[in-house]
Amino acid sequence: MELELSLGDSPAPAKGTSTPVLTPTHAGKEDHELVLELGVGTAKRTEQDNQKTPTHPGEDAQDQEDDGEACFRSELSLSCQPLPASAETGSANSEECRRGFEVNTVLVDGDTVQGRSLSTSSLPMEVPVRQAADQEAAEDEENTGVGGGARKKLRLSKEQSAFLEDSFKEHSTLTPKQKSDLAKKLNLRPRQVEVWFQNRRARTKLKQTEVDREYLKRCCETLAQENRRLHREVAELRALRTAPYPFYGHLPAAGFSTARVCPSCDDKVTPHNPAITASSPPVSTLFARPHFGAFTVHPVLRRQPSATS
DNA sequence: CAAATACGCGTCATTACCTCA
DNA sequence: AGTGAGGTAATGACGCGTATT
Repeated sequence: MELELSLGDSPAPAKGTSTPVLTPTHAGKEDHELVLELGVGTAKRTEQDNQKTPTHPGEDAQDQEDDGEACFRSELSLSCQPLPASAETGSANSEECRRGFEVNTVLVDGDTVQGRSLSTSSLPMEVPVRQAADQEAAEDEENTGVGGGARKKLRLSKEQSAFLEDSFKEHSTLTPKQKSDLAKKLNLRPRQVEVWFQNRRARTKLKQTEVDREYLKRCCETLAQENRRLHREVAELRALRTAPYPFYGHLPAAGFSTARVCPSCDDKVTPHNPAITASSPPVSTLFARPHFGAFTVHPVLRRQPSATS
């Protein structure tokens, strides 16, 4: 009868990552029935990540980190709270929607050009793109590293962001080919695509951190509550044990002697303890621990002879 | 085979710009 | 019109894995 919170390494060896992975390994029927394993490591690969082809060095390590997040996300959505399907995308998208089509407002040589949208027929989709002047200016800026002293803030169009978003859903990291393809489609520089994915991953991680924090907070509260309940139960059982022997004679016949059920697992043996039976689930359902058929004196109740005498 | 080096790519922290209330 | 907050593109530093010498 103890609260089990194991802090240890997960089975899958993590390579160069210390991302804490919280894995609810047992989801019970009620909210407070859970076992937490706080481990360091990563879980199995997701289907999505399996599609990735590590074509360049350093991708494997990144894959593992992403895998851990992806796995954790799915666990969270099942056991904790329904993650908004586009939690991390919602803000960006909604903001883009609010802005409408004026997101391409850019400054060219000090002049403001409103909502400049140029459709390129060669693109697979109608993606408003920047004019070549903007690109050239940006490239000049990049090449020279000067750009008139201050770097310009280039706002991606709604369509460009949406396309990048879709691509991010397919793969959160880019191969060089994917990067160049995306850059061509969106008429952006590969560096811009790369930066967008970097920032996108950072935003995802930030959101995930917030979700994790909330989840852990709720878990902590639940465990604290359960811990208090278990302490009360221990006290009740200790009181039972110290009661005079004839007390057991009042127990139902099917309670101790015949059915040989652990008092912790059967409400019938604790009729005098409404605090235990009223709102508490059977202890056996709290944790997925081995349960022996034959009733034995619970370790908690077994008083150590040397300790008392 | 081991060490040194270069390169590419990732994360992370931060800056700078833009938009909006 | 001015301003502060929030979002986000962009930058630089640094670490890690791999290939090459």
